[in-house]
Amino acid sequence: MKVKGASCISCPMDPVLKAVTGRWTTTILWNLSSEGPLRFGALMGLMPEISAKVLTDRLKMLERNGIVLRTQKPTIPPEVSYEMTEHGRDLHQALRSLHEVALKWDAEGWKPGEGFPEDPLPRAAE
Amino acid sequence: MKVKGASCISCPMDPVLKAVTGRWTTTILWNLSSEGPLRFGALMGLMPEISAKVLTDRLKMLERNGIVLRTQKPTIPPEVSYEMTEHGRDLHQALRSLHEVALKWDAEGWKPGEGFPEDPLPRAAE
DNA sequence: CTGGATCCAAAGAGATACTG
DNA sequence: CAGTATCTCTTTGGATCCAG
Repeated sequence: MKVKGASCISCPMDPVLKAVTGRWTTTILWNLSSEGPLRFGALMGLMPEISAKVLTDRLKMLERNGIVLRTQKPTIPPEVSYEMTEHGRDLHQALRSLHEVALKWDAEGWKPGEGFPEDPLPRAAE
Repeated sequence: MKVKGASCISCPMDPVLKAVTGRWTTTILWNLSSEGPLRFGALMGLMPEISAKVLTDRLKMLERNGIVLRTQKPTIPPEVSYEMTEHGRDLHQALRSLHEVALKWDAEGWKPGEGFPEDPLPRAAE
């Protein structure tokens, strides 16, 4: 299926991709998008392998980009939660699609670096 | 909108995200997905800022993952073209959605690092 | 509890030169 | 034309310690 003249030369895909893809970024967005507002610690719990520093960095970038909203209650101890902004919710459909593909590929036995078992390697078949 | 129990703790999102997101990877997929089979040089032309090494690396990884198919004609000079595999085409909808978001945000004046002009910074407004 | 600051190791990206 | 090989430089990510 063709999308007339939709190639990325001078199209706005690249800056947006830099903002929403990348290690952990998409996972954070998926969690916020599917689970609703989450506290810092809750996000940590959902992603056991992320470090606090990286999570902080990603959330700051996403906030600067107007994609997530940070809300802090000035209590002690502090309570900070994050949620998608109005604009950030534009990503919901894309994230859903990505999630569906992930589920499908997982069910088909896809593994990173080895592809799909039923179709081992196109070039190895010749 | 909630997606019951769809958080990423022990869901297959992460490996798939590592395979299809990342610098240049998504852009390559979008080009192949929207333009059809493309030769190595044509991909270079669509992404003026990528280097041959990085493009080669990404294409190899995508091929190993069963997402793109590499076809080489044993002529001189060689002619190699790349296209989405059957499985790779699963990503089409997600890429379309991402492209639409990119177009929308661009039209709204979104800029990386500054967010949306109409909504400068949620915290700066207080 | 939610980070900020710092240091360090590892991965990634670019430039250049070379090949079938 | 379509890469490979090598080198360097930058960027990232993880660990640790500290603080409001």
